[in-house]
Amino acid sequence: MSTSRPTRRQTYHHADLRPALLATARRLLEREGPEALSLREVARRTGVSHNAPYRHFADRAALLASLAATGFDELAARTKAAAEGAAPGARLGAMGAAYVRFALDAPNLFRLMFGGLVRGRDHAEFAAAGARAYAVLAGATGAPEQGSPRTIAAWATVHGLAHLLLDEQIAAVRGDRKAAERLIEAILGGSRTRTNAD
Amino acid sequence: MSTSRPTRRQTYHHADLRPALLATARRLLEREGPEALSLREVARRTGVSHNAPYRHFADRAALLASLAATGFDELAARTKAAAEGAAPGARLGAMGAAYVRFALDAPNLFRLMFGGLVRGRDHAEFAAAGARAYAVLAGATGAPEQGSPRTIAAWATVHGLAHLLLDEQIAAVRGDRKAAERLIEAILGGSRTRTNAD
DNA sequence: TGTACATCAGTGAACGCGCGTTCACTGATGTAC
DNA sequence: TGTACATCAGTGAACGCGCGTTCACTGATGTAC
Repeated sequence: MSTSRPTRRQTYHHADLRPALLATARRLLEREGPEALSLREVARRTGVSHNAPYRHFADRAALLASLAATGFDELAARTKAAAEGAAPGARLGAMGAAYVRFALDAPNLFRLMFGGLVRGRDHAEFAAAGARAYAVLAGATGAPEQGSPRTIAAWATVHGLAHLLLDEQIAAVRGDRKAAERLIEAILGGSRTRTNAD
Repeated sequence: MSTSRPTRRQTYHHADLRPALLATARRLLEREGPEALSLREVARRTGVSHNAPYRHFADRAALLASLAATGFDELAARTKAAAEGAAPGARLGAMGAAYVRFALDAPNLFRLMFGGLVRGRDHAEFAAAGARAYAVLAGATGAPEQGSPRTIAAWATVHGLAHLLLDEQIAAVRGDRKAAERLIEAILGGSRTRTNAD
């Protein structure tokens, strides 16, 4: 940590390799898709030898799990910030919109988080991050018993809207972020959030 | 087509190879996941040489696209049947439930259909089947302009519930099909289907 | 009915590729004395 | 402050593997005459 450290040292030790690998992996995932996300390619693009990642991740699955975990942390942070910035009555709608926007901003990461490719039972870090994100959502619904149909219906609408949008299933919105925003507003953005259980 | 044709002929020509390959691919996809779905493995399990599939599919992506297309056709058939078997007021709810049940019965196929892995613009068969399935859904909502927020909100709730269930995101239901059915009933199964736009 | 031939759905060998992973190593860093 | 040494994050070569795809082929089928 010398103060004269240059921005890009050609040192032997990278010193921040783990987060650097995760950042590369995320970029690669979004730009080229999940099929392109190999350990070797991540190492290559981070400018490091192809098995340096093994110092930080047990194997490829572990890197995917960590990446998905960072996604849950970001999702939790975004929904939390949205809730705190909204009037009490608009809280749930604001969180839902933040949730959908996260999916639009990081579609492939969103799919990695929810696509069943990473298994919670194999990766504690992933499971814990997912639980934290869920806690933020559940905490805002006012339905403390986590599995209430009311909570789930609200979540389903938001989650489904996210998937439909990022899979480009909605013809009227396809490829048009502004139209997507208008739709989010129309469905989630009222003065209160209406769910099927209302 | 001789009447004495044995159940499993050891002929040189398979004669029904295309559907046989699709059936194998579907089984493989559901049992082992999308990563296991290679052309070679499909050929192997169909009992045919590893490049026989090239007579019926241009490449691996074409097989995936065809497989996803059959999924849309099945989804359309199921939702249509559900609508026809329901009282007029319960039509939309019945269709939604059929949609979610399809996802639960074929989770990996569902993900293949909606996961963005197959690109409609590259595969006309896939795009056409998807459009047919969408037409069944849109036709039942009574909202002829396809992109109405009302239609989309209903679709989002159903689609999101499907995803949450098959990704095992709902703790109270995890791995319990009966509990899943109860939840589907609670959210979609009333005497009428309520949407956010109601 | 029989023969010649075109068609085409299969076969099997071979290719090049990128992958995950293992191995023995080496250079940088931090610490005990 | 200097030296010896342990630690450990990197390196680079090598492995075996399964994949998609191409190629020249061959045997079954259907059809024209």
